[in-house]
Amino acid sequence: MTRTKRITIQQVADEAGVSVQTVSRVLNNRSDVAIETRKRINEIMLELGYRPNAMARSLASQRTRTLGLITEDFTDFFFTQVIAGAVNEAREQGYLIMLGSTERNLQDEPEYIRLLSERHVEGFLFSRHSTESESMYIVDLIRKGVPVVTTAYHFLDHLCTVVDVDNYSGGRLAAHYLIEGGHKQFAMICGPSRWKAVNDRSEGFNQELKWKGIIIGSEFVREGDWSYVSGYQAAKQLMMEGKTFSALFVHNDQTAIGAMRALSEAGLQVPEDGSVIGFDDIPAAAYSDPPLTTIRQPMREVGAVAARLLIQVIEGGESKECLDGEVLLQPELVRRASCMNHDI
Amino acid sequence: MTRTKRITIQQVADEAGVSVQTVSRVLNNRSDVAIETRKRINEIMLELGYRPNAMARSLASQRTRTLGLITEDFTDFFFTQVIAGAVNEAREQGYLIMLGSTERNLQDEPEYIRLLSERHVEGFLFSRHSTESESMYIVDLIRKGVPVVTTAYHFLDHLCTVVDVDNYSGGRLAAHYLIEGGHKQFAMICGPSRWKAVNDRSEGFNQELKWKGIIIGSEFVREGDWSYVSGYQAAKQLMMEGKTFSALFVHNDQTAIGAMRALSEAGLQVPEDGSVIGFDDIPAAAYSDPPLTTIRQPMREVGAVAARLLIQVIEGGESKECLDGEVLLQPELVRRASCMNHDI
DNA sequence: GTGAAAGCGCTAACAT
DNA sequence: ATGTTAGCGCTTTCAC
Repeated sequence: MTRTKRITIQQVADEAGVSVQTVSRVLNNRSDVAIETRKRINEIMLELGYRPNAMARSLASQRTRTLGLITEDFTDFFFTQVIAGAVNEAREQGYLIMLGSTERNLQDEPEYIRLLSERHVEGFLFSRHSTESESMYIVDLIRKGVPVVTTAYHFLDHLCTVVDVDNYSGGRLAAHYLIEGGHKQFAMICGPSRWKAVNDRSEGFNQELKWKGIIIGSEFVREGDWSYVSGYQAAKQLMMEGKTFSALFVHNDQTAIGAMRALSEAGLQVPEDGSVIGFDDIPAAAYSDPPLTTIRQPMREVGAVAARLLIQVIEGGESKECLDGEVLLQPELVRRASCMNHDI
Repeated sequence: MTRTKRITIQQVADEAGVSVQTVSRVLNNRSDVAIETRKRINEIMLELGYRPNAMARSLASQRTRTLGLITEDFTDFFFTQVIAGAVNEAREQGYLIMLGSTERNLQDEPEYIRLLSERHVEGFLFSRHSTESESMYIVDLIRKGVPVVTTAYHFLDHLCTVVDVDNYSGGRLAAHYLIEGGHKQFAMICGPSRWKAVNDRSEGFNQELKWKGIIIGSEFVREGDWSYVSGYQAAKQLMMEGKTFSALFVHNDQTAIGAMRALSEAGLQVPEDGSVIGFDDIPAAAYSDPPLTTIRQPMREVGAVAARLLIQVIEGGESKECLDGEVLLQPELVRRASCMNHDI
């Protein structure tokens, strides 16, 4: 590799006939530099093509303007969008993101934390779901006073800021829309019950129905595993057992598409014979057959807000209301063809 | 933020009663340290919870073990998988990746290059498609001798290593499978013609047919824009114009699913009345109706190989055969239900 | 408004 | 096998 010698602050200083210090002041936009000196130095920097060395700056200033983001799964649309949102937001605030992933093995987590810590990232973003037990590595980090924000990963004792979608509200949204559509008989296929998101979605859905005096029996509720196949099977089973319903709420789109498939194979038309509403708004939801009505999760927004809060903590030193807070972003109903409105 | 004072190499040295240098040697796994001394130092490091400061090391050694990866679009499954592959591979080789994105605006490219350069990434990975004109910023980088590898982004004069899927071979694979299935009448919906990948896929497809004495007229070829809708429309048009075909090759899955929709709306059964084969193997391909037979692109592998080559260039200083090479990874046929084999 | 001195935590090059 | 001496390129602190 050609190791082209870069221009240093010293050379700029020499060229400008000032001290290194003055150049540094210009670099950091300090006010105490004569406007004329500043101008001259800026010109020389441009002329020489000077590029500050971030490592040297970091070493002296103890700031890296770099964030560590550790994600759980690149295959999941949710996570990739969170990353996208975080990268863009960080960039706008002058930060860069170093990426880690624990998708192969959760054991990679401490290793990535170590690697990123050594590189002195100023804070950590953990993008994962609330399912397995709490990571002691993350807890350690927080205890040490390292700024940490998670997305969708809740700690029991609100140890750190978490940004998430308001799943309860999403469940209510789904129920509300279906009730509005004139439906009376409901069924639900949820995700694995150990997920917090699943409980929240169910609770919201049930609560909204309850307010209308509707209670769905547990025989109308099935548990899937987020997969297409599990939706297909759950719907099939529901039909085999003769459970009739006019509206089906499914906890994610992939599963919902599987369920629609089962309905259509059974000779039922969606939405005429049964409305289906999903959750997520993955790309495929727009071109399933029929296109899926769903509760859209603002995933990029989640990533962006997480990055923003993290930076706030880093720079503010403390931001009371958000340090141990929970920020819930509102999901949104996306109307497509898979739901029938009986009142229209 | 609590700025906990970290243990430095000096403290370890003091504790061990040796010089800083010796500790540094242990840190860098140099051979010239007494096995006993090494052991003692390692113990003390552990005891003290010593973590080397990567910035200081970088400043002194001129090495950051960090790569810059600039991607074009986080919404595209292809790119996210490339990132996943690159991150994992880099990690295995002891490198970390800093992420940039030009998805909002291509003008962000020079800015990210600047930011990453300042942080002294040792090489750049550009993940994007070959469509718009060549980026002068990337060319500049290469000219300066900075290690650069791209995925799917080809320079006319082979300026740098590019890792891509063998699209020509993918086209042939599709044709071969359809011919094998006994098909005689073919149609194709391709992507935008300015894309290199599109030309390669078409060429491979046509060539394979030609070898069997088959030539498809241009009236059986439509151009889509990768979208679901464009596939739907193209297929619809094909049928309206009375073009009959028993096998349809579509340049990506999303478009293929749109085309299948059009066929089914026209009362045609896939695959009985017409086989459809896509390209990509996006998640939705597995649960389209019917599940889509497709040419799978090894996207993670592309990312991994790109990272590996980049690191090779960085560390080797030169690796003749790959410095300006083109590495083509073989796609793979994924058989699902959307294709009919007439010979069985 | 500007400069000099010191040092951030480490490695390189040379000594011993 | 280990220590000494110089930096890496910048910022900080304090002096003028």
